[in-house]
Amino acid sequence: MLRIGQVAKQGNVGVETVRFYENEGLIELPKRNSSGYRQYPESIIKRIQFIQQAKSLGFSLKEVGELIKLKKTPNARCNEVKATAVGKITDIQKKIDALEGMKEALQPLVAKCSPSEPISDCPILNAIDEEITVN
Amino acid sequence: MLRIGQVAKQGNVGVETVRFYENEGLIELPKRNSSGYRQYPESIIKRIQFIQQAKSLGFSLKEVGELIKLKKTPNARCNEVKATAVGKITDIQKKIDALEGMKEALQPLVAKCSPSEPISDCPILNAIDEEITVN
DNA sequence: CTTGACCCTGTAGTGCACTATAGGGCTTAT
DNA sequence: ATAAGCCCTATAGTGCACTACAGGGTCAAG
Repeated sequence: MLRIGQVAKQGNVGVETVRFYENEGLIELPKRNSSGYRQYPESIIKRIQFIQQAKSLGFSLKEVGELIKLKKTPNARCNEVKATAVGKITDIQKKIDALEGMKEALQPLVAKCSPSEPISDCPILNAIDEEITVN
Repeated sequence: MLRIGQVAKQGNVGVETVRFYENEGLIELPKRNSSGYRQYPESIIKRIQFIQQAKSLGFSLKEVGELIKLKKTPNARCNEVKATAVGKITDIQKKIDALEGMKEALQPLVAKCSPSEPISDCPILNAIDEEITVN
C-alpha cells in the first residue's frame, strides 16, 4: 500500500494534484488507514500515468474522465472511444492549421526587419496595423 | 465620436471587452461626455483590430501591450519587435511539433479500431495504458 | 520527548481573457 | 411620461488545471 506522497513521486505529480484528481472523480476513493491517511494500491500509479498520457495526447481532464468511464462500461464498444479519438485528431489538426497560419504570417515580416530600422518603419508593426498613429 | 457600443460592434468584440482592454491599459482612457459616456475617436477601431490581429498571431494581451508600448517609444528599434516576433515563431513551432506528435500517436490507433470490438480489446485504450484493470 | 517530515480538511488564489450581474443613470421614440 | 435601449461602476463568476494556505493530526528518528 502506498501513501499519497509515494504516489505523487512515482506519478511525477504533486500530492495536491492526486487529491485534485480524486475530487474530479478521475481516481477511485482510496481506503484510509486508522489515522485517515489515504492507502493506494500499486495500480494507482498506472492510473496517474494514464491521465498524464491522455493529457499529453490532447485530452482534457473532462475527456479523460469520459475515457475512464468508457473503460469501466462492460458493454461499451471500441467505436465510442474511436469517435472521441477521431474528434481529437480533428481538433488537433485545426490547431496545427491555425498555428501554421500564424507562423507563415510572421516569418516574412521577420525576414524584412533590418538591424536598426526606427520603429516607425518596422515592417512587423506596419503589417499588423498600417494606420495607428503613434500617440 | 463613437460610443462604446459602436466601437464594440465595429471591432467585433463585446462592450465589456472594450472596457476590459481599457483596464488592462491596451487602449487609452477615452474622453467622457457630460453624462460620463466614453467618447472614442475613429482610430480606436484600428486599435481594437490591432489587438485582435496580434492575438490571432499568437500574442497574449500582455505581449500586445508590450508591442503597443514599443510603438509609442520614439527611439525604439525595429530589432526589439523582431526579437519578440522571432520568439513567437519559436513558441508556435514548439506547439506545432507537440500537436504533430499527438496526432501521429493517435492516428495509427484509430486506424486499428474495428467497428464493434468490445472495449476490453480497444487498441486506443490499450495503447494509452496496457495494464489498468477495469474496476 | 521533541523535531521534522509527512498526512488531513477546507478554502482561497493563480493566470488568462473574458463574461455576467447588480444597481443605477441617460436618451430617444411613442 | 414611460418604456426600450443604451450607458455607468464595481464586483463576482467562468473554465482549466492546478497550487497555496491555514490550522491541525501522525509517525519515526535521535
